[in-house]
Amino acid sequence: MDAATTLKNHDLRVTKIRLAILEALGDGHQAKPYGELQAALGEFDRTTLYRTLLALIEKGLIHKALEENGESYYALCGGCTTHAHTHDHIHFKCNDCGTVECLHLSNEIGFSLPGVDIDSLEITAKGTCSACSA
Amino acid sequence: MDAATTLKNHDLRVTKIRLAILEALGDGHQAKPYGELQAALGEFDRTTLYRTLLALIEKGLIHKALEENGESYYALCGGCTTHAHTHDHIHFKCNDCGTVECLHLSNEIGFSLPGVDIDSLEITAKGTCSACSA
DNA sequence: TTATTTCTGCAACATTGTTGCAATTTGTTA
DNA sequence: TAACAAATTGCAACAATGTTGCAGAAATAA
Repeated sequence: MDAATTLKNHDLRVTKIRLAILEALGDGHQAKPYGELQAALGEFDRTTLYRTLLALIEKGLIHKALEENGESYYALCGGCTTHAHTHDHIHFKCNDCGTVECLHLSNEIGFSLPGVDIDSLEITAKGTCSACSA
Repeated sequence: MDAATTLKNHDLRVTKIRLAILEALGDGHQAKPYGELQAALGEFDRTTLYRTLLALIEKGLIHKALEENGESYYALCGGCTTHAHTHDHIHFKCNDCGTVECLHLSNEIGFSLPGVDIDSLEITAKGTCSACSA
């Protein structure tokens, strides 16, 4: 399915910047920092970039993977639908190359906290990726 | 052990703002957002607040618990030493009252990712705290 | 008390993120 | 295809977080 069809399926008009963002986010299991997106999409206004990211998040096409040093990282969604993001997955950041990967957990992480009701879970692991440790 | 002694033990001079920050962070199992700290410490310069937070982090007295909406949350450290923060603990944020609690995990969370070397782990759970669900 | 080192406050700046509004573009209907 | 309504874009202005350099003030050590 191409990007234009994906946009239409999510109730979004097909515009240049939306196609460009989806292309910039690539195959979807890497999260990109805002700064990198802005650099890659320099032809567009910064405001439009922010608003477009919000629109794509709202419609369930992308999600904010993590925030670090005041910068947000964005990634394509796997199976999120509008108003029902399911993000009980892990984000792994390599301290060497800086790559942030979105990984799905094969086995459920089971734990509970006494007295509290957990809605969502975000796990950020940091270390060295396979490419950098080789 | 009082705050002044704690500072000395961590190789830090005893100054007004440092005592005030330690007091503002209270008993240590709640993380406070930067904005709240700034409001509570309004008598001090913003720059000094930032630099003091950095100094306290570097010496292992406090840690940055999480970042959300471009704002950092800070909390006292339990058993961190200079250059060796151990933060494999959970942060729980209540969506109702906004409180962020630092909780220690009783049981180790065991999981591994193929090919990668994990150094640190941050877990942020969101939901409803016991006070708000009552 | 003095001297040295560290810390504080000020000014200036960079970056992320937001809001209002006018102009443009998209998708739809005739 | 032309025109219309609705959504999107770009611009300007703004707010907040966070950083850096430097001079003056405060904290420790002698």
